[in-house]
Parts: sequence; C-alpha cells; structure tokens
Amino acid sequence: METTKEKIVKKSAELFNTYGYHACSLSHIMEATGLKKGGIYNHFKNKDEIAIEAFNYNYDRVRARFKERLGRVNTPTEKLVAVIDAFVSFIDDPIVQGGGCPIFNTAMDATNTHPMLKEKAKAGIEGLKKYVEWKLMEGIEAGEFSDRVEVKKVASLMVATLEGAIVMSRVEDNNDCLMMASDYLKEYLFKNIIKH
Amino acid sequence: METTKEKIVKKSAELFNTYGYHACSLSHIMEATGLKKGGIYNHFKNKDEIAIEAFNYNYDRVRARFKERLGRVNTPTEKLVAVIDAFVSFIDDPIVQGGGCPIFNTAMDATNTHPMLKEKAKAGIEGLKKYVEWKLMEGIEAGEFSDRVEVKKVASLMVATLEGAIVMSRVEDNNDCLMMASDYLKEYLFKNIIKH
DNA sequence: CAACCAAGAGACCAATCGGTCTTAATTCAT
DNA sequence: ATGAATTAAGACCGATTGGTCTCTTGGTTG
Repeated sequence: METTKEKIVKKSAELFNTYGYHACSLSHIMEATGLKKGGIYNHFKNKDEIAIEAFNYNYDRVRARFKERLGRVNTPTEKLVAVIDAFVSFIDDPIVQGGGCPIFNTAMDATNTHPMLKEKAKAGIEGLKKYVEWKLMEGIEAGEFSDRVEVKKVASLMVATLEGAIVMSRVEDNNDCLMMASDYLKEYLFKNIIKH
Repeated sequence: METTKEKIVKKSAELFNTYGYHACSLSHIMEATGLKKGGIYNHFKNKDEIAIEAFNYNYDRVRARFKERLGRVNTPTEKLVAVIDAFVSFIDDPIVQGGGCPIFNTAMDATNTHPMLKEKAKAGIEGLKKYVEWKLMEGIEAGEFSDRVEVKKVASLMVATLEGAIVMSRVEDNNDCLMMASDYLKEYLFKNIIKH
C-alpha cells in the first residue's frame, strides 16, 4: 500500500512536471490528493520540500525507465538505440501525461527562479549525459564503436537534440519532430559511431 | 524617444523571458519600469495583454537578429552557417541577458498553462523552422546543396538541436553544449548538405 | 489664460498565495 | 482498555496576486 506521503509526492510530481513549479499551487496539490492543508503540511515543512521530493521521484523514474529499457538488450549498439527509444518514450508516458522530460522541464522552470531546484536539474542533466557517455565508452571498449568517437561531444549532442525535440513535439501537439530526431540519431549512430 | 508603453513592453519582455510568465508578477514589472500600477494599466487592460505584446516584441527581435546576420553574407552555405551562429548568439545576447531563446522559453512556460501564449510560441517555432527550410531550399535551387536533402527533417533537427543546446548551456552555466552543437551542425552541413 | 485631457500615482479591492496552529479523530503500544 | 502519539481537518494568518478607481498633475489646445 502507498502511504499518504508517497501519494502526495507522486501527484505533486505529475503536477509540477505538467504546469511547472510556479504555476502549481498548494491548492492544486490539495485538489489532486484530496487532502487539506493539514494533511499535506503534516508530511512536509513547505512547498519547496514537496518540490524537491517530487523532483527526486521524477528523476528516479527517468533513471528506472532507462534501466528497464537497457536491461532488455545486450550489445552496446542495442543499448545506445535503447537510450534513444527511452527518450522517445517520454512523449506519451502515461505517468508523465504529455509533460515531456521532467528533468529538462525543471531545468527550464527553475534556472533563473529557484536555485535549489536548478542545481538538482543541472545534476540530473549531467547524469543523463554521463549515462550516454558511459554507454558510448562501453561500445568503444567492446570494439563495437569506433575509438575516434568524441564521447563527450556525441553524448551532449544526443541529449540536446532529443530534449529539444521533446519540447518541440509537445508544443506542436504531434510526435513528428521527436521521431525525426530519433531516426536521424539512429542513422548517425550507424554511419558514424558503429564500426563496419 | 521611447514611449512609456514601449518601455513597459521592452522591460516586460526581458522579465518574462528571464523568469517566465508565472514567476513574473506585476510588482516586478512596476519595479523594472519605475512605474506604479496606474502607469501600467493605463496602457494595458491586463497582464495577459502585456505578455502578448512582450512576446511579439521578443519574436520581432529574434527575426531581426536572423535577418541582420543573414544580410551580411551571400551564398546559401554562408547563410545556413549564419543561421546556426544566430542561434548561438542568443546565449549571451545583452538584451536577452542569459535568458536563452524567448520563443522556446515561452513555448515551455505556456504549453500546459496559457493557451493563448502557447499558440503564439507554437507559431513562432513553426516560423523558425520555415526560415531554415527556406534557406535549405534556396541552397538546393542554387545547386549548392544536394537535392537529396530532406528539407523538413534537417530544419526540424537543426532547430531542436540548437534550442535544446541553448537550454542545456544555460542550466550548465557554460557555453560548451551549445558550441559543440554548433560545431557539429556545421560539420554535418559540410559533410551531408553541401555538394562537393 | 482657461479649459481640457491624457498620464500616472497610489489607495483600495477580493482572491489567492504559502504557511501556522488548534482541534478532533484515529491508530498504536502498553 | 487506556494512554500516547500520529494523522488530517480546517480555521486562521499576513503577504502578495492581478485588477479597479479616484484623484492629482502637467502639458496641450482653443
């Protein structure tokens, strides 16, 4: 069974990701959880604390999604393709509910307005990049990828492209942009990363 | 001389771009303009109207930036490179003040919270893509670019990559990500778009 | 010079914000 | 079974939100 606190974190995580920190008020959280002020502030000392835990929850979910997808496949090439597909999967994630990538959303929402949250988002994006870098390195070490691959550059590019495409697909109300980015990156992968 | 209304629009445009619609209150606008409520609501009927005009102002500035940069060069190849450089220039634009691309920012800020503004941002991003598509077509017609270039796909990819990289550079407090994206896209341009 | 008019100050408003605290009810341990 | 501790309700708080309205002021025009 899910505790009350877990329910608050989960619902808030959805709300913060959909509307952003500043557009999501305590009344929204109260309505979504069916609780009143007392029931919420019994578990958290303020809104910031909810936001932080909500971000952690979302971040853990993102990581879990990657882990799950990468667990299904074996070779470095398959794993990199799975990374791309994991990003794509955020567009119609039933939990994320058309909200896009929670890490990137938080980054944008908090950059100039919420230092604590911004640092968390920054670390999150850094984590995402490291994850891709790691998979690239594995491929190089396994001899499957060219050792001339600029690991940091490619990882940075992949994350930027996919995150940008997620946002664009969201604002355009269709998946075209994200699918094109995904196709393109896979093409790039086979042409420029994988040894032949 | 700048009218009071122009001053309000300009200052608000900066504030909205830096903090987002929901994190920017009328008090912020009052402080930035040195005006009181009466002075502001004498020119606008509500906050939304200010936001819309501020967006238009920012959008016009983005377009002007592109036009200016593209006006300096002549060949299709140079023009495409100039498009990339124009995107890059948003990272340290003195007016944008580390706020990134106003169109993309508005898109993220408004997508699930402000339908009117979202539509404007959507149209703005569409406009950006069309602009790049246009420059690609010019290059193809001039015989300078390969006619096998998938115009829509490349334009979408370029915008997504650069916009994503701008956000990432902003949250990481350095230009690395954006510069890598810029380098990469230029490389891609010379390898896969330009005829040899 | 007088009349007028647009511009801006700032008091005022209801609604909402995040947050506190008391109180009632429930659960838990003894 | 009883006492203690946890849980949530909801009244309440000051600050701030977007927005209205009245009044003063400074310039323009007849």
